[in-house]
Amino acid sequence: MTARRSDTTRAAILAAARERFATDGFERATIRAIAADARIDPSMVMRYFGNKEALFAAAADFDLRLPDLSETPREEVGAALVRHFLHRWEGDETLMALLRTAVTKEAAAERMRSIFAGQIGPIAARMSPDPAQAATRAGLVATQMLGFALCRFVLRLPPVVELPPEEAIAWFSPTVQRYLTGEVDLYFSHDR
Amino acid sequence: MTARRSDTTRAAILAAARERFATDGFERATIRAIAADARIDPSMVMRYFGNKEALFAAAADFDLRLPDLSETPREEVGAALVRHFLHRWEGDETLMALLRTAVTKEAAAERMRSIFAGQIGPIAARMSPDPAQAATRAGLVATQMLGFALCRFVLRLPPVVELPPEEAIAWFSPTVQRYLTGEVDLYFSHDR
DNA sequence: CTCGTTTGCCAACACTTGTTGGCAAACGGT
DNA sequence: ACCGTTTGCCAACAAGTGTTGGCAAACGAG
Repeated sequence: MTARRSDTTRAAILAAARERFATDGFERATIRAIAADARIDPSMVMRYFGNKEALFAAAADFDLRLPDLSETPREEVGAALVRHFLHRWEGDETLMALLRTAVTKEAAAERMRSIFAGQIGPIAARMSPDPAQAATRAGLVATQMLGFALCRFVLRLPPVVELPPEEAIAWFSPTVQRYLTGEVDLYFSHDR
Repeated sequence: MTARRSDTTRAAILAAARERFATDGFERATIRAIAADARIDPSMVMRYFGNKEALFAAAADFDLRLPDLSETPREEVGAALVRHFLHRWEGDETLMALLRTAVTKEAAAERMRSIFAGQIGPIAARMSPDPAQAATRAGLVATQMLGFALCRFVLRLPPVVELPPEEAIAWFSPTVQRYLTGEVDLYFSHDR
């Protein structure tokens, strides 16, 4: 299969789409704007990807690329996870496109769900003292990691934006570690 | 100031707007749909509120209504905060409208920032061992609370949706408590 | 070179959006 | 009963959207 000339264009469209979707969200990112960024005619986007939804699906193809943590000591998995998320977030705007879109488009939300269930789930399954709690623990981890991404990259809450990476890791690691391996203390749920 | 007949209409529009903004987000919620829900002509929405942005501003007028925690024992503030957020979230769709919109509209994001800085900030200021860390601690609390809301109400991650309130309180209270009063352990940030 | 295929642009469609102006009906103080 | 004000609807606009079809130029195997 020889490299066609169109592959360059296809890649340019995908790059422009990712950027627009990431900063503007699905509805505000227009095909025309994406095409302009890619220095191409809007109609080309249609011929290459069919329609806007399919374009988004192609642009938001995402993998958390979680490292293999089976060799990591139990008590350090939380820190390793937080550290990985932090680095993964910074460079790739694909996840931001997905997050911004998942808020209003059900299809994107579904993909987000499957990503987190499929990738954090197995880790939680291996870490959890009780296998029945694995899904819950994966969900708890997701709340903290996605909450951080939301506040830092989307809402841009100043104190969260300015948080140095090492400090973020220091704060969030114990949280994630507890969500994965800790016991729930129902003492806190008493209404007092 | 006697009650005008238009007050009813105004309220109906606001209620419909809140619902649409909450479920669809700013761009997908159309004036026409909101007007239809309120059983009114679209042009009336304009006369009452000027334009769509002003309508959103009126509909998303929000207050966290945090309780006075000055009498609450230090070690129970985290649980009290989590419990309050949980209850506040369920009943009012205004915050969801704000969250869904803040993801794509800068003005809404700014309001979100001021709400959290203005409301959690003072609590963090009173709780933090070091006053200089107050803003950071408030931000950390925001990541966990907003992350929970995002996963439960917007993305609808199944394990987070199914989490019973008491259990959610039990899991998140220690986290929030630590963000407010705990010490950061830089041990976790070492790259190992 | 030849000619089918690929790659691209232009123009236009059908539709939805926020928004506006005019006009009819209901209201309400005098 | 009168008449200015309020409340409402209808029709339309201008702008922007995703999307389509046709046609020209570049390509590339024979």
